[in-house]
Order: sequence, then C-alpha cells, then structure tokens
Amino acid sequence: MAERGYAGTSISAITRDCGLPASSIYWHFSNKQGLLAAVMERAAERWLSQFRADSKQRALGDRTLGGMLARAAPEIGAPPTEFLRLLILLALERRDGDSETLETIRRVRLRALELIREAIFETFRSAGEGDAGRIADTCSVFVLTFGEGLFVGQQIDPGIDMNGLTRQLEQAVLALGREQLQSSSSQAGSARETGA
Amino acid sequence: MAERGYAGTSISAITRDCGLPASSIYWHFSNKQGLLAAVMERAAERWLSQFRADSKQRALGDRTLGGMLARAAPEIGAPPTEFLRLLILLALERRDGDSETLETIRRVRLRALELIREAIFETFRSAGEGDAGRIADTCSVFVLTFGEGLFVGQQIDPGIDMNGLTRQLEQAVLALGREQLQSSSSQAGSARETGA
Amino acid sequence: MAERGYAGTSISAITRDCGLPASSIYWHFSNKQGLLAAVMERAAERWLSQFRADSKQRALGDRTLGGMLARAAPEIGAPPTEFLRLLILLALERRDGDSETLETIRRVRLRALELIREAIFETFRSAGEGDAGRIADTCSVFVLTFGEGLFVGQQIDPGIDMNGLTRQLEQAVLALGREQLQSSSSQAGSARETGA
Amino acid sequence: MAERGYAGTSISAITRDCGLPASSIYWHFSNKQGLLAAVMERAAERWLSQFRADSKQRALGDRTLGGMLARAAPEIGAPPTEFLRLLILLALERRDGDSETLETIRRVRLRALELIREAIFETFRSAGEGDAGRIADTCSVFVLTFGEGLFVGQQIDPGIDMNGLTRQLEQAVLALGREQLQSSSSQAGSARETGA
DNA sequence: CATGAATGAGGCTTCATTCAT
DNA sequence: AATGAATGAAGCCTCATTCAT
Repeated sequence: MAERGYAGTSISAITRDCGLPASSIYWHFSNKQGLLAAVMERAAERWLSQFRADSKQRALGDRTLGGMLARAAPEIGAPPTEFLRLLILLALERRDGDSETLETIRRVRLRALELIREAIFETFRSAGEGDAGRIADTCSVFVLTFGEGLFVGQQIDPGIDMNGLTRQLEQAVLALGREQLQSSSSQAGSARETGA
Repeated sequence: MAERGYAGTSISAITRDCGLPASSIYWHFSNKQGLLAAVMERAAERWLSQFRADSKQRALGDRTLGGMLARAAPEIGAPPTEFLRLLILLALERRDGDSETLETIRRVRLRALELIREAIFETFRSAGEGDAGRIADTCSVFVLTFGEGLFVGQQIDPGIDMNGLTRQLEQAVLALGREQLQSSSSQAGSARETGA
Repeated sequence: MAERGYAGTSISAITRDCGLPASSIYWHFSNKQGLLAAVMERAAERWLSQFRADSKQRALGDRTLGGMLARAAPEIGAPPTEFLRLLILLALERRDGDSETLETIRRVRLRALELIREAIFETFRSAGEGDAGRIADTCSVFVLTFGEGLFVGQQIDPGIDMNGLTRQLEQAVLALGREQLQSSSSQAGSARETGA
Repeated sequence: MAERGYAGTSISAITRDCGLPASSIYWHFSNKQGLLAAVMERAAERWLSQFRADSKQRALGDRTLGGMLARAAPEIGAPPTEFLRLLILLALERRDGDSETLETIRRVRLRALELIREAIFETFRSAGEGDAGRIADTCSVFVLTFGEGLFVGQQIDPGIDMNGLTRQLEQAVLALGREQLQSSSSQAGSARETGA
C-alpha cells in the first residue's frame, strides 16, 4: 500500500506476496479497510518502539536537533521510512468513508512532534528551561513540516542534497530561536523599564 | 485522480462525472495512462500560465519572498492547489511502467523552483547581484521543500497556522541569507587579509 | 430463479445459459436484484397479455368458472405456470431489503383475482347482476387461495388428481353461491315480512 | 432456511446466530444438506408430537373440521407454522440431487392428511361410518390443498381474512359432503330400483 | 464525435468444508 | 465437543478496453 496506494494494492497481490489465500486473509481481518487499519496501527507501533529504544541509547549521545537530524537524514527514503510513504499517501488520498485512517495518521504525527520538541528543547536548554520550552513549542511544527517536505522531495528527486538541507534546517531553527530569545529579552527589558 | 489516486479513479467514475460514455473518452485519449498524462500536462500548463499572468501584475507589487509567501499561503489547500495534490500523490505512488509521470512532475517542480529563486533574488538584491544569486541558489530548494511540507501538513491537519509558518519560513530564509553574506564577506575579508 | 430461488441462482449460471458474459448482463441490469425485478415485470406482462388474448377468444366460449378451471387445470405445473413458481418462491423467501418484489407479486395476484371474479360473476349472472357481483366478491379470494394451494400441492406431489380437485372447487363455489343466494333471499323475504 | 431458502442460508450465518464456530457445526452434521435433513426431521417430529398432545385434549373438545379449523386459523403465519414455510419453500426449490427432502415433505404431508381425514370423518359420523369414511377420503385432499393455499396467501398478503376463508372452507366441505351423500343415496336408491 | 453494447480479466468477499489441536 | 486457522471454489460486481454503428 505504501507503494501503490490503497486502491492500487489488490488483495490478490497481497496473497501473492504472503502465500496465504485471500480467504485466510479475510479470516484475520474483517476487510481490506480493516487490514489497512491494522497495518497502520502496527507500523506506528513499531516506529514508536524503535524510537523509544533509540532514546535510551541517545541518553549518552547527542540529543540536540543537530544530532537528531544527523541520525534522521540518511534514513529518509530508506526502508525504515517506507512507513512514512504509507502515511502521507493515505493522508493525500481522499477515500470515501474513512476518518479512522486520518485519525491514526494524526496520532502518529503528534508522536513525531513530541520527539522534535524534545530535541529543540535540548538544543536551547542553556538559555533556560522557560525560553527553551517556548522555542520548542514555536519551532517544532516548523521542523516537522520541513521534514515532511524533505520526504516528498526525496520521492520526487532521490538525488537531493539531504545533508545540506538538514544542515540548513538546523541553522534556520537556531536563527529562529535566537531571534525569539532576543525579542523576549528585549520585551523583558522593556517590561522591567516599564515596571520601574 | 487528485482525490483518489490513479488506481482509485476508474474510467466509469469519470464517465459518471462528465456525462460522456467511456467509449467517447477513449476516442479522446489513448488509454487511462494517456488521460493521466494529458491531465497533468494541462494542469501544469494552466498553473504556469496563471503564474505568468501573476508575474506581470507583480511587476508593480511586492516581488520578494515575503510577498510571494503572503500570496501563496491562503491558496494552499484551496482549489488552485488541487493540482498539487495530484502531483504529490502520483509522485508517491510507485506505479509500474511510469517514468513519464515522474518526468512531468519534475518539470513542473523546476518551474516552481525558478519562481522561488527569483523571489529570493529580489529579496537580497540590495546585497549585490552576485551574493543575491548565490543565496537564491542555496535557499530556493529549502523553500520549495518547506512548501511541499506545508501542503502535506495542511492535508493532514487543515487547522495548521499557515500564516505563522510562512512567516517563520521568511525569517529563516532571511537568517540563512544573512549568515551566508557574513561568511562570504568574512571569507572575502580573510581572503583580502590573506592576500595582503 | 423459479427453480432454485433467488440465492440459488448465480449470475454465472445465468451466463452459462444465455451465452453473454456476466459483465454484459451488468450492462443491461443494475443488479442481481434489478435483474430479478425485470424478470418479474416481464413475466407478469407476458402472463397478462396472454390472458387478454384468451379473453377475446373466450368471448365465444365458456366464460364461467367451470370453463376457466377446465382450461387452467392442465396448465398447472406445466411451462406456462413456471412463472407462478417464481412468484410463490419469492413470496416465501424473506430476503432483506426487498419490498419491491412483494409489491410486484401482489400486483400480479390482484390481476388474477379480477379474472377469477369475472368468471364467478359469469357463472351466477342468471341470478341477477347484484347477487352475482356479491357472490363473486365473496368467493374470488376463496378460489384464488385454492388455486395457489393446488400449485403447491402439485409441486410436492405431481400425481394429484388435478381434474378431480378443480371439479370439487367448482362444486364448492356453486354451493357457496347458492347458500349466499338463499340467505339473501330469505333476508329479503324476512325484510318484506317485517316491512309488512 | 425457512426464511431465506436453502442456498440463501449460509453456514456462517448459522454460525453467527448460534455462536458455535462452523467447524463445530460440522462435528454435529455431516454437511449442509445433512443439517437440512436433521432440521426437517426434527421439525416434523416436533409438529407431530404437538398434534399428538393436542389430540388428547381434543378428545373432550370439538373434533370436527370446524373445530380444527378454528384452532388452526390463528396459527397460520405465526411461529408454529414457520416450519410450514420451510416445507413449502423446499418443495418449490428444485435443487439438484435432493430427493430425500421431498420424501420427508411428503411424509409430513401424509400425516397432515390423516388428521384432516379424521376431522372430516368426525364431522360426518352421524351419516354413518361408511359414508363418513368415503366423504373424508374425497374431501381431505381438498382441505389440505386449500390449507396450503391459505398459507401462501397469508405470506403474500398478511391481511387476508383468515377466519372468513376457513369458515367458507367448512361450508364448502359440508356442501361437498352433502352432495356426495345425496348422490350415493340416490345411487343406492336407483340401484335398488334397478335391482327391483 | 458520440453512443450502446460487449468482453475477459480481475476486483473484494463469502462459500462450504477440512484439519490440527 | 469445541475452536482457531486454513483453503479453493465460487459469489457478485467493476475494471479498462474495444467494436460497430
């Protein structure tokens, strides 16, 4: 489904790939739609648990945005992100009665957002937890959005400069963060002055 | 097709929507794939000519990245960008013998890249044409990538803060440009110093 | 369908019998259900027109109940009444969303009732049109009910004495009619006496 | 099966209704046809034993045709006669290799015929056992046939006047019986005369 | 350029049945 | 006696496509 879309993936194609006859598939899943739901649930689950495992290792390593992006860059377009294609494909396909799929997609997306948020927070931690938190809030969607763009761009043109772009993204977030720090400190300054 | 993908859009569905019998469709197009090709060609054409018309009006208005983004933001997700959904959907769908579609998509994408390049160039023109050109080269893919991400994000969650994100994008590009200017000038300076 | 019921009649069985591929059948009819509707409509139409044609010939012949039954007896269970099996079978099968079928069945049944009514009326015409009409009203459902029973009985045991039973039916109706005449005349008589 | 016919009743539908998995059904019955056979056997058994029980009570009550019909009228179309629908449905369905079903149906039908015979005999007992027996022989099939018609009619139009029709049936049988008595007595008379 | 009809392949799903546990 | 799983055939229907008019 991640390759051909929902309609383009026939049950018989699945039987060819998994060996079981179609009727056996229907013993395990109620529907083609039900199969899709199960696939998405499992993909999300697997992705999440993998990142949880990573996080423990990361405890010793680089937990900033830069480190995260450096780890993510080579994976985009590679097998571990095939799952992303399924998500985006299904998000773009407007099938008829299918709010459940979009729901799952949103759930997974929120999980990604949290991960990004933590990385940004870590990056700006030295500026104080309050500011770091605010910057993380402001910029996490920005990073996620760019990441999705990266994926799509890589699908269209596999030869894009993934490392260059992720480096630019890091720079951009650093700059956005700094600007936010300045404006907040100047606000604080003016607030102090006003308070005086 | 922009709604259901290639496989999900049946000839008979088109028949239902356009009133003509299927055989008439086959008089106009060689086959389903040919119809898709024609649709993409026409959509690209229309999109291009619209932007050409826009460019003339823009001659008097704001031609910088900021102006461009301000104009583009409300259109994302609206009818004029349905065409974008078709493009991205087809780019993600990995159909069997279909390099032609990807070719068209890439062509259109390059056109968009040029537009973005010009806007960035205009934004940094005051820094000199050479630097502006170099910045435009560096940042245009960044902007396009983010734009594609914006589109996808908007499909998943129509309630995202489109204006906030485009403003962040503008800030990010300005920052990236400034840094590039500084490094090039310091490079130039150090070059001069070294040269001395 | 008249032989195997609705569910027992597969589309592919029909294709085997008619030569056309299933997809062609689906060009002509929307559904399996739609096909059934068309079949019933046509069968009813044909049956009706045949009886209309018969009626004109009958104008010269025996139009009483006895004549009618004599003509009908040998046809029960034979090809011209295969159509009846379809009707009764579908009336007994309680399929899910299918009121239309029952509707058609009732329409056809009403037509049969009219025919029977006329024959009874003709039989008792000599007793005056008012009484003949009243007897026809009272006894037509009786005759139709018995007719349906005859059909079912013949399906279960093809060897039943069809002629004997139809003769009994005729006798029964004659008796029922006579009794009704007596009671109405005695009523009239008592009414007269009372009136005096 | 009484509702949807043999083909229209799937094993999995039975599974849904009875809770047991299909494989358990196949432990109890050899196959679908075997299940049908068992169902019919049991339904016939139950129906018979119910009538046996009734007969004992009836010993004190009205054992004539009128009494029987009065008891039967309200039951037609109600749960106790669902079994009748199964019988008639299967009698009309012409399945391939299935003489056994028809056999059972005929057996049950003969039992019903006996019951009717007794009731008619009781009704005419006062005319002498010989005549009563002959009338019962002649009229029982007539009554059974009409009963089957009543059932079918009630399926098509649940609003028919069941009581009116059963009363007409009683009258009809009384009339048929009387006529038979007269003809036999006149025959006897003429025989005597002729013999003289 | 339009249209009604046809067609074979294949779509999703359910069928009756079996088997190992 | 029950159950989860499997299986090939067949169910209804839609697919893309073609053809004669």
